[in-house]
Amino acid sequence: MSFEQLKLKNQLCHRLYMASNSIARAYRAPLAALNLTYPQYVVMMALWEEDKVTIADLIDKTAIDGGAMTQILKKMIDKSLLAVIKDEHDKRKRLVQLTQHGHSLKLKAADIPKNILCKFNSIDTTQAQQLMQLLDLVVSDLAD
Amino acid sequence: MSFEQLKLKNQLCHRLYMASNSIARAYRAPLAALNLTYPQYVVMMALWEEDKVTIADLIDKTAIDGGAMTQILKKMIDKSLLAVIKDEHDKRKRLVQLTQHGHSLKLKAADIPKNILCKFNSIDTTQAQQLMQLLDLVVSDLAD
DNA sequence: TGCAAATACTTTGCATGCAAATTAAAATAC
DNA sequence: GTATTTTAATTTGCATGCAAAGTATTTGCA
Repeated sequence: MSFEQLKLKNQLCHRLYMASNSIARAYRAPLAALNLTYPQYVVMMALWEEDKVTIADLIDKTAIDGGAMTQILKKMIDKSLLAVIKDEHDKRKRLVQLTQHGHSLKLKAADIPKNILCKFNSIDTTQAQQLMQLLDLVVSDLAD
Repeated sequence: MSFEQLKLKNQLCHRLYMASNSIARAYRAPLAALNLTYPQYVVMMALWEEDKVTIADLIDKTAIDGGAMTQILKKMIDKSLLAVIKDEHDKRKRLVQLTQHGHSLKLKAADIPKNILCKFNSIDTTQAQQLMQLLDLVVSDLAD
């Protein structure tokens, strides 16, 4: 029995694992310059798009685990990137709001995507779009 | 300024992050039935293909971090899946070898890939191949 | 109205991913 | 031939990802 289906070269999951780790690693240096980790950067991107949202909203947009989110937000508060305030209408909820410092970081982050993209010498814009569409299908097919 | 390049919907990295987490999550239940975590499963697949390889070789094939690999192998030794033996020719090296139990698990794992693939209702075989090729380009472009 | 079920978060414990420092052994250089 | 460098692994410290348990609040329903 050859068990072709168990060979690493045939595993979509292993390629996703490697690609995801590779790209997170590529972001490490540029993000370190902003004193941000990758998940913290994702939270920042979400807040730069829409500020003062609930934690649940942030979890939806970023797909970061709830338990991890609590810890990540704590560290971001310590770095004065954002504040978490109570929602007066629903005391279960908490709202996340960028500080001045958090807002100002957007300008410094503006060049990061371009600097990452220029590493992709084998992939053109069309292929990148195609890849993103396929990944969206993967995510939606695996959604609960 | 709209900063389109910083919006989450335009981030390849975020899609990879979500897709990788989604698929790892999908493997969790079937692998738990074998008492394996996802990285441990990757190590097993590598060893089922070629047994008695050095740890460095295993790191190359799986793309698992070296520091993590030491810990992962320890846990797999505890579960009697494999043994780590010394290389008499080069005492820096250590060889990883499956136990009987480790070998026998291959049969039980044989159905896992199929059970995951059947969740992909939106992706046909051609698209899956295309996706894997694109991911390979991402990985190779980002390789040091 | 009163209480069970659903929500929104937090906490805890375990398993990585990763960088950096450390240890041991082999390969090279001079 | 010995010192320097390189290679192979391990160790350590930090930051998640995730499941499961715990804590408030709010909803919904009898």
